[in-house]
Amino acid sequence: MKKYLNVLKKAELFSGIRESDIDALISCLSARPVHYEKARYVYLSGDGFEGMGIVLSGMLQIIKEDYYGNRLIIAEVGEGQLFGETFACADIKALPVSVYSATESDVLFIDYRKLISPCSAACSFHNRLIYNMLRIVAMKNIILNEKIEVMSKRSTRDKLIAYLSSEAQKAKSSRFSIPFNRQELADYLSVDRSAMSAELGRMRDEGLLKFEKNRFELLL
Amino acid sequence: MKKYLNVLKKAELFSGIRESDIDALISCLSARPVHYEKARYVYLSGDGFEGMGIVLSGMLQIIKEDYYGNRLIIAEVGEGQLFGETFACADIKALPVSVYSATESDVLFIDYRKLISPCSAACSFHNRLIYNMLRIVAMKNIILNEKIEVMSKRSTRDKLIAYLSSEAQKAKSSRFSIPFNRQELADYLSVDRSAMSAELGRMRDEGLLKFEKNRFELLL
DNA sequence: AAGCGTCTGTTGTTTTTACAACGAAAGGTT
DNA sequence: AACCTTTCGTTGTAAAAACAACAGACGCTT
Repeated sequence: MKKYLNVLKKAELFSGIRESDIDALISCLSARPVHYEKARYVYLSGDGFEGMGIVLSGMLQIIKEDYYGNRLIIAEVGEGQLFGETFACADIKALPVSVYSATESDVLFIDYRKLISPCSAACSFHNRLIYNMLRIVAMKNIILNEKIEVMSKRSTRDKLIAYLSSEAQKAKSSRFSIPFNRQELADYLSVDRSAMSAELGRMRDEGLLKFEKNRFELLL
Repeated sequence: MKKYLNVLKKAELFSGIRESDIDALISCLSARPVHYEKARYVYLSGDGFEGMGIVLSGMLQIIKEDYYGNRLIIAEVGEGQLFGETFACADIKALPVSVYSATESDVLFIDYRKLISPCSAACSFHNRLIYNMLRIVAMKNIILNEKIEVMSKRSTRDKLIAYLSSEAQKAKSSRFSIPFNRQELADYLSVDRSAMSAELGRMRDEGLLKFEKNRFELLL
């Protein structure tokens, strides 16, 4: 476990907890590490859900299959990140998604019930864990809300304006860069890439904005 | 406070807590009731956020103003329901939305810090509160994810199929009713009502489904 | 340097959606 | 019964998006 300490100490779930306390915490949470080979499933959609985990090494993918049978990658979970916490918190018994180990990976499974019930006094960091857990779930909530707000615009142009405005607001500047390339931005906005590119071009021509690669500047 | 006990005992936040314990709980959480007249703002967008609350009577609206200045009702919060919990959990200082008292209302403000830090032993229901809180936030998360999954479909038809399929799945039957009228469904899917109505008509003609009012049956 | 893959912008065509306008049905009120 | 309101479906037209196909720019590898 020692070798993953530098991953765990950066994990959001353990934020504000002293590195020296992490070891005690792990046994307090009955955390157990599991190794996965590349291209193995951690959970299959429909499976009984066994508990949340934190990625120690490698990368997991959260995968949803739609009614056509298309495999859609909903999220990627890297080192130090949690997965399954929403289902643990919401007490969901059967997973609506699959979890897939895209690379060889190590996962630390954590007992949710132990995490949320403060243990026998000894373990003072439990409060902090609960605080972190709530913050993580709530932050995800906020991010989802932002996405819905942008996606709910009817036209590609309005989606772009909504997205870019909110990025500008976050950056507190009309000049900012975005964490997406064109295809990823189109996926995020749920529009066609080429049509979006064309719309960006028109908006540039109309003097609404400037851009180069992933750097944007809003005018007006 | 007594007169609101039957509201509080049904509130999700207090689920699993004995009615007789609620009074003690309220003082333990430093909860304070506030009355609002109709058409008053509880919070204005941009305001410093003072804390979450639970609606004792009346109805609040969560309102977002977009860059055109359009007022958009994001959610309505009725008796027994929480508001602001996401921002409390995520430790957001400045509200990105306004909270508006659509009717005359009473609100019970709750100290989030006290809610998440188990108090001096005496108060055994604190664990349950934390558990409830996490479940509430996580459930919201799941609902948002469902909405995004549906909204991310490109065409009206695919949105309808995605939404109706998920409703059928929830109902565990191909016959089910939905909680929306046509306009509300169109808003939820973020499409035009009349175009959606026309698409539903075509799908019926093609033998994909049957419907009458808000009762649907999926065929095939 | 040549070859290859990826990313991006552009254009023309086809398909889909939004929009506006209207009529019919159902429910409530006076 | 007459009236009003709300809801829903239908239609035609205008606007927008998806789609397909391609070309230029860039970076990487050999």
